[in-house]
Amino acid sequence: MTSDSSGHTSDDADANPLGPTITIGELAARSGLATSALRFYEKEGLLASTRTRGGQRRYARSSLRRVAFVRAAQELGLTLGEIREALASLPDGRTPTKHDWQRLSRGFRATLDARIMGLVRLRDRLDGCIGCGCLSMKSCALYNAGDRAAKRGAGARYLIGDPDVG
Amino acid sequence: MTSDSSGHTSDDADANPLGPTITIGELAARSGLATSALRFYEKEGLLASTRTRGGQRRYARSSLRRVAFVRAAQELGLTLGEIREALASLPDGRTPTKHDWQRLSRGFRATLDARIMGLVRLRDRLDGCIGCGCLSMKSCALYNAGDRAAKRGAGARYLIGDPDVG
DNA sequence: TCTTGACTTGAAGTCAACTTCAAGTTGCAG
DNA sequence: CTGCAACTTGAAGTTGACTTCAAGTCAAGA
Repeated sequence: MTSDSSGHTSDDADANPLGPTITIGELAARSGLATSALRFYEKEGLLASTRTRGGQRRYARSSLRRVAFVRAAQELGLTLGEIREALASLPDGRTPTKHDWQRLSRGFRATLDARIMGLVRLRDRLDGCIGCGCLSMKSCALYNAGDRAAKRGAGARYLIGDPDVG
Repeated sequence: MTSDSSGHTSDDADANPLGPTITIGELAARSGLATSALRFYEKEGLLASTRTRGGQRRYARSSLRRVAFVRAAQELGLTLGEIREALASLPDGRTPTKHDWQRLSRGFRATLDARIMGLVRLRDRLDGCIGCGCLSMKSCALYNAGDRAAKRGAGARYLIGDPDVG
């Protein structure tokens, strides 16, 4: 995300083609993350910065949005690797536009929907569970926790296979 | 990942006041967890077992439910420490009853509800975001990601503070 | 009894996502 | 120009949740 075509001038202080920039400390304060986390994200390829002549990082203001996306996606349970992949759909050489973010948001929303639906299903099953005392129901909330077992191994593993178990 | 096939339910070695028991291998197969994970849970106080004369673990069938609860709670984002605390409300000396599990389920459901509501709120904000292009909205989905920032530090941190940022 | 797969232990290793540290440099206010 | 907070780096440490390993023991079918 470097180099904008429009040569924004600048006096010495902000001699940056991206326009006004912020320091890592300010980005940290505004995003609620530690500076160490931001440096870590940079090392991991989630975030980019330009440097001053002295070597200090300077971030475009759009980095705030980027960081915000990372945090929101993490809340959803995505790993940094997955988030990096998602962010890869943003343009590399220019500041992301409205449409770039819209595209990303839509994909994000799909993941969100899936996550919500999973939890709602779990809740529904738990409801049945409470109703029946959870001890003899074939469709107990805990009967088949699905997702993780599925990810981990073979087909449907049953977490609780025996009715009237105690 | 999971060690191989059927551990046997022990038949005869069941001079056990808790009734029929299963081996760690069987518990693993049925729960979708590795035996190492089950041993780890035991070390962490989340799970208990009796032992055969030879020192092998034997689990009551109710352990299946317990393990299932652990997994479901983890899905929700609880740490093992928090889960251990929740499980502490189950009786120590006897097999949990229907009512024991009902009580636990209700608390669990509250957490589930909270989590779902949080995600739904995030989704709503994201909707607004997509509608407006996410570039000048004060109530952008990413504008204030709330939870984590709140946990981490002072009051409301704004993740994206500047409209028309890019 | 023999065999073989399942089991035992404690210690060490792994992975993600950071944080902490040490020692030195930069940049801005005064 | 000085002072000092904020910045730089790479390496090592931390936490949570396990997994892997080595070296041996147990249990159940033939």
